[in-house]
Amino acid sequence: MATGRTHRPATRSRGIPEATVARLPLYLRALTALSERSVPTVSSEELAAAAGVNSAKLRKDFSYLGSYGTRGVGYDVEYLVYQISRELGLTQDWPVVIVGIGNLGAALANYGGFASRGFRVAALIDADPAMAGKPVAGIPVQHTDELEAIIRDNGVSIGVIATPAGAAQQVCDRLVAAGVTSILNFAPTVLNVPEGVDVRKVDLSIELQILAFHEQRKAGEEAAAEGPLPAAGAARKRSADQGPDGDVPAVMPA
Amino acid sequence: MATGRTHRPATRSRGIPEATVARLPLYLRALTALSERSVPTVSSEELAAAAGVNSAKLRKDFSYLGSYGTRGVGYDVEYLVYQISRELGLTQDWPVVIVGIGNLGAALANYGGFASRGFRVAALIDADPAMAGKPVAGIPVQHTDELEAIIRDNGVSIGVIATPAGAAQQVCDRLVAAGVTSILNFAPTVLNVPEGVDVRKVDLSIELQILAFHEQRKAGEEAAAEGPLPAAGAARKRSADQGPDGDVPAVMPA
DNA sequence: ACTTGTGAAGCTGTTCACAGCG
DNA sequence: CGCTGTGAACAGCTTCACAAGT
Repeated sequence: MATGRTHRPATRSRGIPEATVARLPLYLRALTALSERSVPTVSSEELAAAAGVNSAKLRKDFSYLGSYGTRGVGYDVEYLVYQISRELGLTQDWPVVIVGIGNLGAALANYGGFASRGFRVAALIDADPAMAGKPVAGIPVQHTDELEAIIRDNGVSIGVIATPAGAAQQVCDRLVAAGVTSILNFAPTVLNVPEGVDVRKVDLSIELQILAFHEQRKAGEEAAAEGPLPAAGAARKRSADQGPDGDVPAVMPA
Repeated sequence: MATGRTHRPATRSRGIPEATVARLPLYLRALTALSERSVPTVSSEELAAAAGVNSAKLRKDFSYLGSYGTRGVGYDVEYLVYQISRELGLTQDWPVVIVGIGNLGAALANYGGFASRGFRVAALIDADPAMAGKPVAGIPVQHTDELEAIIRDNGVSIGVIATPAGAAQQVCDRLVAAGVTSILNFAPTVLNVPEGVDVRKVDLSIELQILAFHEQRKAGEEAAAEGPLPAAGAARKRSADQGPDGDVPAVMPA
């Protein structure tokens, strides 16, 4: 669905569904683990279990990429790793800047998952002059004044915002003005960006609130005695709750 | 972002769609901001803009909660704040434990968004004996040995895992065995949990990979073919052609 | 006149079940 | 045989557009 271009008319483009794109990294991780164990091939059933999805979904997802499997056998691990990496754009180098080097920013800078997948932390930026020059994860922090120059000099197109909420929009505007077209936002605020810029958000408190909602329901079902809410009735026994699952889109509009 | 629950007909929690539940925290945040500015009422159009969604969706979402608006007028801010808070279960106190006090764990412990929404950090737990007793965000870190006792003594039902991937499943098992039924997982691994336990995951590298996918798509505008990529090499593209909007991912028109 | 609340339509994503092929 | 790949049915979510209220 992300193939833009079409606005209202049916998007009959050759695009990969957004839900599928969101799962590719999951498959890739599972495949990488298999690769490290030198497993040559894997069936949709096995791989699906490792990724925490069901096999029909996985096969459908892969069918959007092409016919990379062998009937009666399964998928070639190495080949799939390459195909998915290519599809995700991980065969190239993505310089990334992290703005806001507090606890979270530092955690991100130290996070190994970035470097291992083609993402290179090109610079750490913070508004606090006292931070300037101080190394975090082996990279010296630079002052916000340098932001535009850093973006341009390194050809950065992906920015990570880990600042307090109050500074996020301003930082976002500067990143976009300097040429960044994809932003990962950790600040608990809605960012306004021009069309053509992608924003994904990660909001810690929202995740907890969603858990609280479900937690509250569990409590209510058990002790259905003192419920102020009318409802529930005989709650059907719920099925499993296993691995992770697809997700709700997080790309926001301008 | 991510969702726990899986392989299930996506039971609509007490009639409220999961997608709606995921947006309630967003509305709540926008409403809280309005409340602090003493704004008495707000229209679906205004609130939707503040939350970054469209108004039809917002009205539909609220319709699942009940008829809390007034036609021709809008919604009463305070009343809505209360209703949504209640629906999300935020009118009660949720003791939370954070396991794994590295950079990320520390960032979470310091994150203000927790305390302000009914979440109380009951304890910080780490496997490193050297960390024991050391205060982080004003709370002394306790050793993993104490995990079970802490969970039981504090009636904790929500746990946050911020350990390395290798330790996550083990920590998860112990949390669940001790009574935790909701888990927010930051470790890049798929957790297996018994039925009835909710898991939501936040995976930093997955978010970046999704952005990379869209970023790559932006770059190859016309060349839609599956051209062979020059494998290695310091591929650096991104020539800021900020002009003709080729239009990209975009999810919805403003 | 203004804005909510909601059937209905349209779209996206998931699951089923089996044809197709090694 | 076993396993992939996929049309078709199904389910859930979003958007539309207007009736219903104030």
